Amino acid sequence: MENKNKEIAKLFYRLADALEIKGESGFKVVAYQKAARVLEDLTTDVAELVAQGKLSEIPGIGRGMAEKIEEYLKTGKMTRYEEVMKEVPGGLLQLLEIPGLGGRTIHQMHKELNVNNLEDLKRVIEDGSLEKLYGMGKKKVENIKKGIELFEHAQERMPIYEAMTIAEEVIDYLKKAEGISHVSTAGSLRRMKETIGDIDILATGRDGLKIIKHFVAFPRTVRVLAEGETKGSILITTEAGERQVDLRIVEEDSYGAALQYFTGSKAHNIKLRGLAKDKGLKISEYGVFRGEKKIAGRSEEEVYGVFGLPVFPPEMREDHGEIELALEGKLPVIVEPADIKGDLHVHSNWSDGVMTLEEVAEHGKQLGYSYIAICDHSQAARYAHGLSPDRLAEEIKEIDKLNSKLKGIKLLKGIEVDILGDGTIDCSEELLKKLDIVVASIHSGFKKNVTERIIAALKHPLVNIIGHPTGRLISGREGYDVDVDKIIEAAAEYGKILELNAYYDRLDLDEFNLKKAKEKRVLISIGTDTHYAHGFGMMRYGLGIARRAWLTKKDIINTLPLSKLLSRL
DNA sequence: GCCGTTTTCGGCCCGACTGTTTTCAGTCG
Repeated sequence: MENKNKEIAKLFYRLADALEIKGESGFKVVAYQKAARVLEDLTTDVAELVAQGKLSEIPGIGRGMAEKIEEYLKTGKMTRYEEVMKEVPGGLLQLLEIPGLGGRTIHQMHKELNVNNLEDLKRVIEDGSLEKLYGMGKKKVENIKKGIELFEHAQERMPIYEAMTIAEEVIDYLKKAEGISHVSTAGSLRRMKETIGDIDILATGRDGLKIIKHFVAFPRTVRVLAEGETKGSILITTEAGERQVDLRIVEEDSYGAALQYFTGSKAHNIKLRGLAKDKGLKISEYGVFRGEKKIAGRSEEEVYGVFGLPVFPPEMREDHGEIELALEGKLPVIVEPADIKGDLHVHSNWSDGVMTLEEVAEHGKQLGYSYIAICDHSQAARYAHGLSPDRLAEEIKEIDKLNSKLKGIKLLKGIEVDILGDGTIDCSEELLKKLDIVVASIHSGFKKNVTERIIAALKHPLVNIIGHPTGRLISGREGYDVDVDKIIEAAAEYGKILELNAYYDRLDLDEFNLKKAKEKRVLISIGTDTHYAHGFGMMRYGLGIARRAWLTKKDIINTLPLSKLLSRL
């Protein structure tokens, strides 16, 4: 079913870690990490590439990697991996996750003190033998102790919604600091990844020391990890636990270079640095330099401009071919917030939402939308006060009545209908025909013939859209037992639409599946699935993911004006 | 381990910070 790309990527990541501890060349380690990342991001099945003999055409995959991949696909084993794992116990690999500990130190501790796991490490700290190692000292051991503490309280990556909320709160607070001018998010948050590790913020100002001082005094700071002239790092308390926020301060004339640099991704930056090198230039967070002379740095326009490149949307900066395309002048123009004309998945208080129909319309108007699809649950969704046929008929009348009064916005008559266990739809054709839009979703039987059921729903002539097609929850639910590739193919065959559910914990389809859908020319609808007013704001996360998948205006149906949307449906 | 019409060998992004060092190594982002 699922292809083996991610599985092999994981092996390569572990191999990279193990080689690092073995003390192999850092370049080899990086090569494995790169190969792993490339595999993770690949939208085609590696097995397919092997079949076509195109595996080593992928940048980052050479002979060595190709052989290992082929061996694994053929035999389910990777000899090199198993050899290395024999030498490097799993307990040692784990130590790499301790901040401040790297391969070199772990290698040394293993060789000289026979440290094989976290317990051993704690022992050699306590008995003082670690401190006596060459190059060690009181402070280093103290640091490792702190690292262990952080590691043991380590947080998972946080959902983007949480990260954005914290970042905006901190940014508001920072703006009150004296002498601060620009402030921006950076890192994976600015690139709108679905989950975020640390929150990165960049600012400019004359007196770095003062700004950092203000920063670490943030009301919810529980621990200051670093406090310097250009850099501060704090742990703050949140409802979900402790989160790390990093702040960097740079001079005004380096703001663009720093923003570019700290936004990343790492892979994108490495490629850019390669271009600089070819031109005999040097690029850093302070600017672009020819020899000693700084030739750019004030803005991202300036920095990218040196290389004849446009300012890439942050979401595209992943080294997924964007730099090469831009050099050829072929960078696609991806969807923007202003392109979105409406929300295609909203619940009202007719089922399990809290807003009245009027309130939904009012909020939509404020957002500048020209339509909103009311998609309340069907009767099978009892837990969500799903609508009986009578209630649905009543809601349809109600919406018609309301629409005759509304100006500047229209509510679409819709439903989020359950796909039942046998693949049928939980609503009569007679009623479906009265609706403008039909979203069909799986809400029960997550392991029961899900692929077949969804395909049956796609075949149904009155179904327009499949809602949250994989059912995954980012905070911890695998999703249905579903073959997404088959769903995408079926959607293409029957000319149906797949949803990008913009609710931050769903973001379903995800960026990888969206790319596949786009390749098969399957149209996407973005809906927030909101049940309350605040949830309309989820659109920005859906858009972020759509942009990460390089979707353009044409790939998304809710960029269409009302009349065109209705005729497409 | 990957990569290349200047190279099939010798490079591989760059800088801050820290702590251990008499000039640099390790870690991080």
